[in-house]
Amino acid sequence: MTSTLVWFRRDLRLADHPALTAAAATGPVLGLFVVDPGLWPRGGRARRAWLAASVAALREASGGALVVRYGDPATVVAEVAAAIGAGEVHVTGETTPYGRERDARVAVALAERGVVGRPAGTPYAVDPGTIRTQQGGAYQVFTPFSRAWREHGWDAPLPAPDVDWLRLDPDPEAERLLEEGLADAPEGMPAAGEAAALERWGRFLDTDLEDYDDTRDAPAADQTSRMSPYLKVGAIHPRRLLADLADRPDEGVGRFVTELAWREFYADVLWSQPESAWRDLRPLPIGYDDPGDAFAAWQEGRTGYPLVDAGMRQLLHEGWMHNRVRMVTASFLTKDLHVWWPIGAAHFLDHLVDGDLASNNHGWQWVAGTGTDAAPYFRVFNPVSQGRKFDPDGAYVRRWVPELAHLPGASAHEPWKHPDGYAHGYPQPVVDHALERKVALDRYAAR
DNA sequence: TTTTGAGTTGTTCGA
DNA sequence: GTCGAACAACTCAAA
Repeated sequence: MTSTLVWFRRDLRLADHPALTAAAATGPVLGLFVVDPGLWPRGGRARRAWLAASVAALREASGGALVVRYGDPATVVAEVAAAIGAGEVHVTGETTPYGRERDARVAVALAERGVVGRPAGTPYAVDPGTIRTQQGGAYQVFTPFSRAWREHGWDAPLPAPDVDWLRLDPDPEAERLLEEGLADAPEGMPAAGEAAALERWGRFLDTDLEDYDDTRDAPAADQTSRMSPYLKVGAIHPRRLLADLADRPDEGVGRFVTELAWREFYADVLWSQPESAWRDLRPLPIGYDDPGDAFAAWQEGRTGYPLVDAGMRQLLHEGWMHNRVRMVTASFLTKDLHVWWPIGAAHFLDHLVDGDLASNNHGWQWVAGTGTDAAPYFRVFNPVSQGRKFDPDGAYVRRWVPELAHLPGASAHEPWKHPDGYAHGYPQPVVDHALERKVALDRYAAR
């Protein structure tokens, strides 16, 4: 029996894993995760802790067999393949610009040793590059894409294969980095791994799916699925979610499928236009300001706008932010502080446990008005009215901004209207929203 | 080739 | 308080 290698990346699970299933059918399997020095040190501790915990969970699920190595993947994968005499390396196909470039480098290194790379599937229900217009091009608009995507359909999930795992001695440097990452886990970080993902998903189906359409926008209630961190590392695949949704009667099903469609759409856009990760899809000939003190205030959650600060503090604390608040904070950076969106997108990616290049950066482009949709230039979020509308009790603000915890109800969104609003050191607004909104509109209109 | 209908998530102002 | 209009013009995708 020949040995094969499965190199895990954004697919940290055992069930519903086409590459692992294919590898297991050929003989003994060595499971490998590579701690890439180009990626690992980036960003905040929540992000790294989540990755470390997700890798650790996969290792536990494999009975301790998963091998973790530190180093350049092109070197490490080829070396490990040689060490076990593997003729094939099975992977889930990667679709991001860095992933594609890295995989091309690894393929060259493998080919030099006569090893064949075997990709199977992607982290998406429909592989990016599949859904095309009648003219054969990539969709640029969400709604027609989502129609075609639903029409195309997707495969059913696969069961977990029986795997005859191979083992290798641990790599001390990789182990040290994993442990360091785990030690940094923020308080209240959810349980990582495939089993935890399925458990959380089951709870969402039972309790929050029915009213999802109504409740998903309330940051205080937090009745979203929280699947994004699991999807990011591939602890669960959208195939599983879509299969489970297919036979549910709940009202929220359509909306949830649409949210998954957004993830697939943005992955498709990124696949078709890799440069769109960090460049305007539709550049606006307007000026941007250099990030200064106000930018630091935004990062640290002390802009003086309660909803913005609550969101930015939640991001730093738990590596996650409610979607509604992501839009408000992004709007504040781009429209109130006039900072170019990639600067904010990079900060988000550094800290989010679910930081997905396509969804994150294209979401930022949507807010900034440079993205795929026909962006009305006047789309400027008002952080106060958004707060009153989606956090009417002020509970979300009080949870994350202790300086405002003494303010009752919606008054937490307007400390300037309360006699004791600044009694506990909450900062004054760094800018005047009404004024900066006009500045932004003028810049857009002047183009 | 030309035409046509449509395009995630907002805010403000005035009636 | 509520409601509709205005805030521009453009690109996309299919007919």
